[in-house]
Amino acid sequence: MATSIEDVARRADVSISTVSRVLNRHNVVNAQTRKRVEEAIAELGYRPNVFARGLMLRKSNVLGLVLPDLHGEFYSEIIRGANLKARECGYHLLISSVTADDDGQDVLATIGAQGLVDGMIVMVTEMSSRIRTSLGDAPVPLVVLDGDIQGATHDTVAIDHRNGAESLVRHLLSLYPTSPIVFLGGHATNLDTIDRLNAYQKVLAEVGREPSQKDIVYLDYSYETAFRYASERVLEWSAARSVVFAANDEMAAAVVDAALAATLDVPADLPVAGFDDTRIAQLTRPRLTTVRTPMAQMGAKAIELLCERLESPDRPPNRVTLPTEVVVRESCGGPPAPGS
Amino acid sequence: MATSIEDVARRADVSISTVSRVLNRHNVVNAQTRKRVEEAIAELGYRPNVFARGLMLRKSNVLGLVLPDLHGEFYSEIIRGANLKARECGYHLLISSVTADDDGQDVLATIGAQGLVDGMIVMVTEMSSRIRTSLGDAPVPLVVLDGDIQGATHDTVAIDHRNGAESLVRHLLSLYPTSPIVFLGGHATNLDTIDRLNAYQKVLAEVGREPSQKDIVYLDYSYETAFRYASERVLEWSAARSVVFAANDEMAAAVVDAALAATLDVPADLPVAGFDDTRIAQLTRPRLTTVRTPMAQMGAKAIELLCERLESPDRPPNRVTLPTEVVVRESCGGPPAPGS
DNA sequence: CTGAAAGCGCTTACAG
DNA sequence: CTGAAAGCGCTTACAG
Repeated sequence: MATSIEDVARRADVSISTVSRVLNRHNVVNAQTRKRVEEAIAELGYRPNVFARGLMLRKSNVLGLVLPDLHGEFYSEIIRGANLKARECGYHLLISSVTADDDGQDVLATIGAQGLVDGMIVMVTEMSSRIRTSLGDAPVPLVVLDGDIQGATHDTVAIDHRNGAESLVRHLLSLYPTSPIVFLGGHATNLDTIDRLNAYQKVLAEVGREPSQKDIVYLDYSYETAFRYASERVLEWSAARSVVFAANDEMAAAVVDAALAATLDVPADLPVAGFDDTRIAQLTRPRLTTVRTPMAQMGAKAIELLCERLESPDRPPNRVTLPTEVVVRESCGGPPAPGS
Repeated sequence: MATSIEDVARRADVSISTVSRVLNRHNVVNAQTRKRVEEAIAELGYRPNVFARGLMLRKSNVLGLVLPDLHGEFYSEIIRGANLKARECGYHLLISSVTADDDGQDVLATIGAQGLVDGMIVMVTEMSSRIRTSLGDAPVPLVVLDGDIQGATHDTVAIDHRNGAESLVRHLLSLYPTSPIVFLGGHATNLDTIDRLNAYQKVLAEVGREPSQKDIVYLDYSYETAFRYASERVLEWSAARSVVFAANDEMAAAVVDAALAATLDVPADLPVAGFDDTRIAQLTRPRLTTVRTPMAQMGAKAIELLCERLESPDRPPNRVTLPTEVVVRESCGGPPAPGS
């Protein structure tokens, strides 16, 4: 049995009330008394029991982070940013992933660590109604990542994919004004894919073009699938003078590799752009022109919002959108941006 | 105020003792009574208060995972493996990183989530005595990752770097029996670097060779540093018919890029091998010959050991070593292994 | 099989 | 400024 507040009280020859006061709102206690108590605490190596405290205070100093998956740099950056900020704010981070098959159910179950977490961050990447409803009655303050759910009453941190995608497509159009642009997405229900596709269609519409249906392809964000798909199309794409806009860097890297395997030159025979500016983007040859998405910053910002809400529960919902930036490298041709 | 056990008791017209029994060791309760209680629980959406429970049971069902850093795929794979297994075992995962500057201090502070976690997994990558002492008096069961601390009394999961490194060096020697082998490590105090270097020296010694001191280089595991360093040496290395053995894939990729930038051919002019078989290894051109280290499995195994210890606190310390495997690709020449 | 009661380790009015 | 006491929501002997 670890030392309790009672041990400290006995040793400092005070009541447990006084010990508790020293532990919390210091100012009320006589300086002498406080000193005795603090010494006793130090000598005994006393640490207040988290559970007893939580029972009274209804506060655990633990924040939950629920991600759709823990795979890939994308998510690990979020975790990293969130972790740093959480520590800065005096919180611990409880992490959980929602696997594809249990989706909404599981967000609930994780929230079911209820009482354990003071607040939660949930990343939503699919348009599942189950998730959305389960978010509705969260028992703790919630920050939703990246899924800009309409009419939601909670705080939100999103990344401005739309603007990033628009800028990228404009960049492609400026370099290849008449080329067909092939859009390689993730699943059709994926929110990021939807955003990026909308941006792509909007920009094309602005210049009076309508993408042909066969130039919009839904894959699954993975290198393998994209490589397999691209391997069968690169020659055709190249012959049509197409440009490929992949919705993430993994798929863009796959297209580059498929092109090289077909002895095509990138970007001369087939320009390729990615999205996210992950580590991969700088390791392919040629390096990827892509869009930088501030993942770590998103994790940090979410924690920040959550902590602020915990302090002022009644303030109006906050919606933060983090800016993106086109990073021009070599995979699309064109002049490199300064400092990229 | 959420519904409490009292609300349930009232609604089911029993005492809170009975409700508690239904919640825990089911079998003692009359079937009829239990049914009433279960209905009341369902109708009220009752969930036991984690803190009250923890206070009595001294159990939170939360496991802590402390990593040296949250950067890179290396660590995210551990998290991923740990998370999956933790959920499988009915635990939640609390994650924390130890930043370089607060090292041992902070492991303690994290353990200071004391009482909050039922057990901890700590990854040790540096030979810091502060960390080691702080591990000594951990207040909860501990599993140490990868730092094979001598005489330790806790469970350990290590990856067999030594064997992997030996196999890799043997492979290099079989292809280039007389070539100098340049070893590019992380910091000199990094445990993995030490292991890999020892293996390298041992294998060379076996064939009666002693590496020249200038062929042993300590860097910092980063692409940037390795690229800068390698850029100044690749020509020299190539002229000496050297082979580069980098202690991780990032650095190997940097050497490959530095060589290509110097218009050298890899592997013809400069064979390069990496370590870890991260995503990067398959994205460089040529792809990296490297050593596969089962990171996700390490995370999972650690959780498994921790859960087992939680169930039987007195069993003898367990030390698991996970096997590695040389993956032959193109960056070193030689025949590719089947299926790689 | 079930209930009344003690107790886990704290915090916080309430008196003094 | 300090202490005695109630209470947070549970679990678990102890009786019955």
